[in-house]
Amino acid sequence: MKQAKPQVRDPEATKLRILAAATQEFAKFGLGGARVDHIAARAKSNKRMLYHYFGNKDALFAITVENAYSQFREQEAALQLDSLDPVTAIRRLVSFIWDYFIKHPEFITLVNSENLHKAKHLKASKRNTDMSRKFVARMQALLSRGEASGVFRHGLDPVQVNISVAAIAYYYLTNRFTGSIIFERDLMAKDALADRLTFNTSTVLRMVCTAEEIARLEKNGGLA
Amino acid sequence: MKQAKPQVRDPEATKLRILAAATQEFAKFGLGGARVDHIAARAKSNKRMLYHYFGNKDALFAITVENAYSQFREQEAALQLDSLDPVTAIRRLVSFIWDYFIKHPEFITLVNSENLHKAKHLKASKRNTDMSRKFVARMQALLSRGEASGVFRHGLDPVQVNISVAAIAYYYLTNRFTGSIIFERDLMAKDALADRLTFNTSTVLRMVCTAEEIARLEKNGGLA
DNA sequence: CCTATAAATAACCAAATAGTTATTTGTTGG
DNA sequence: CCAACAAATAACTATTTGGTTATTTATAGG
Repeated sequence: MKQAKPQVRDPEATKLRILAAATQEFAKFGLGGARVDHIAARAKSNKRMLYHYFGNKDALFAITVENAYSQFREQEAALQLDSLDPVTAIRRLVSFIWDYFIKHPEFITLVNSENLHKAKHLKASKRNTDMSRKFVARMQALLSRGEASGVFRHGLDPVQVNISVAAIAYYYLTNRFTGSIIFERDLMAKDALADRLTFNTSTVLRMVCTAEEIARLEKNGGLA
Repeated sequence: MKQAKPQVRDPEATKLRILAAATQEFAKFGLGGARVDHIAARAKSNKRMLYHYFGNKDALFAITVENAYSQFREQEAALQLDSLDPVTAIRRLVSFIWDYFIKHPEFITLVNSENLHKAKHLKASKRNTDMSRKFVARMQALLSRGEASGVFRHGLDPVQVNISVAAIAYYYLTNRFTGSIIFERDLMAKDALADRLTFNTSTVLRMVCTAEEIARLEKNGGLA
């Protein structure tokens, strides 16, 4: 990180500033609502540099999205769930995803925007394919371990579980504004967030565990 | 429905055509990406009429979103879940939401767009408040009935359940494009959709039922 | 039948927008 | 030390955008 003295010329730093600014702008307004001028200004750079380093608005968006996924997968992989017993690993994963989405609201908005555009930017990403396969493999391994030790149901589809684990956190947070109005309750209040994490952990454990394991967990307060 | 003969002048019909066109355009491109000219053209009307009837782009978006919620709640209320036994009612609700989201992809995109704008349009809607309260009350009643008959857990929060039921359907569908790439599987294939509905039904029943009821349902194939 | 009203159309406008051109200025290898 | 190169800036442009003005035309009440 040679960021200490503000060099007059630093292409790497400029690129990173533009990418960071793009992430914020695209997250706030979506691809359609984002303004190239705003991004250049926010990066304390200018449009010419943006076009020089990234080509055009769409290409910049593509890199922004790829980058967001990459950081998320990287942190998830770092959890090393394979060193934990299956039930603890599930708790840890649900908790991590919850915290990550809260800490990185831009991730959610970028994914929404990318889907509005039918994922045409992500489709072109080679990096993404590699990351995704490892990601699915990790869940597959976790479910197999749980099944082998008799606590998880057999025949669980890792894709369905992955989608569901993300869904119950993602939906709550991406729709926190309409949700807070519809349910007349501040969904982002500290207590509300804690309650939701508890509920989500319970939901996922009930989803993957055998009936006997659920009964056992209920008895010793493991599903409160 | 006086839609039979195409009257030369018909303000109601024009308004409806503009609203329908706005729904499509906003759903496809979001509020930021939507173009007022496109909406006017798609409605086979013109911008002057659009501004005359709806004020401006934001006001038109507000009505579009309110309208989308209204239609969804209306259909859900028509299910009359209170006439079904609790477990059947849950199955019916999960299935309805799934089908509705598939049939009305514009609903999902509009909600996403409204949340990108922090729900400022919905906030102003009085109609929405009434609908929402009834909506929460219906779930509350269903959970109470299930608890009373001993099949549902006690102390379930209807808001958490409502959010979760929507989440597992909504997330899968809104992120179907990135999802199909990440999981290298066509999430919208007929079989995939059927599998997901089965999985979601199982997830919600496991979420709301007591451990004993889950064991019972598993035994007689009620959770396949 | 005719006139006040409102529905409809098209041409228009100022501001904003993605992308470029022209120019200056710092950096680095020979 | 200096030329070639690349980083940075600002001014510019063609087009698009949300919103308006001016005008025409159908319709309903007296």
